Amino acid sequence: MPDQHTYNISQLAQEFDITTRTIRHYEDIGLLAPDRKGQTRIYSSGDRTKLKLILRGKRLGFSLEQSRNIIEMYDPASGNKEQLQSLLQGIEQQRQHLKHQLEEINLLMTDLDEAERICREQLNGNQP
Amino acid sequence: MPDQHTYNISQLAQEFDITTRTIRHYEDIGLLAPDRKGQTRIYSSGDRTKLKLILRGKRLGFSLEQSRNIIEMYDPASGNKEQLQSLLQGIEQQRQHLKHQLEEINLLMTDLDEAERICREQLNGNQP
DNA sequence: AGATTAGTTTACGTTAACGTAAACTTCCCC
DNA sequence: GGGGAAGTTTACGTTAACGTAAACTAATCT
Repeated sequence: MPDQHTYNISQLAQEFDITTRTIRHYEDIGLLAPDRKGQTRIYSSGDRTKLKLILRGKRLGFSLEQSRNIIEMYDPASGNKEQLQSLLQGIEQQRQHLKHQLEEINLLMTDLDEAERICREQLNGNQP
Repeated sequence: MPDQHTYNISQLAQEFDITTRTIRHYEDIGLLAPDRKGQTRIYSSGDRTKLKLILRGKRLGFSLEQSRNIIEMYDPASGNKEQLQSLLQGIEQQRQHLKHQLEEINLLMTDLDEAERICREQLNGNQP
């Protein structure tokens, strides 16, 4: 049972705190392809999910081209065996990338702990 | 006992797989300030650490301006009480940001699991 | 001495990801 | 039926983060 809910462009812009220009830009480069009623864009909940993935990617430092790959993974997608195999590869690559990011975050967290420790030492006038 | 080891620009470029132009750019905008011998740049291990932080930040999607903050935290830094307090605030903000990123990564991981499951289903012809 | 090689400065060029403005259509309200 | 409000297209502008090229210098090799 497909989700029938739809959105117009300003609703999505509000929800995700971006401009309509940004959403149209994602369409310009082929990341979104909403339906049209006349010339007005109608977004499905699938479009909304894609948009959410794009923005999630952005917050993790992904380019829009990288997000394109992520979206392709999300897509239920038709696929012959080879396409599906290469998709599995892509998924695994993404996973590795994310694992790497997890490590980097942990390293930065450690640095922050260090920084805070030193900072508090200075505030306390170097008491144990 | 300070680390006396030094580096020239191409050594750092090699180690981190970036161009010398990139390193000089970071100096242009005030993220690095290596010593000079004549007009040749000499990088300390502190400079190297800063560079590493910048690049780590980049891989996590931080702008160079955000990296500037991170570097300031790393700096042993002089500081009166107010500066130290605001530094502690900055550290806490960073921590929150990183925590948020951790959540996003976990969400994306889940999406990848989903994608892989669907993908394998298709490959197996929908067997349980 | 002449020629590489690695460093430098200066400055214009490029790409991604939108911002911004103009000129237009549709729909709705009073 | 005039005038917002929200949608649209088209197109030029902007910012961050470097790339690229030219023209120079200093040290090193042969």
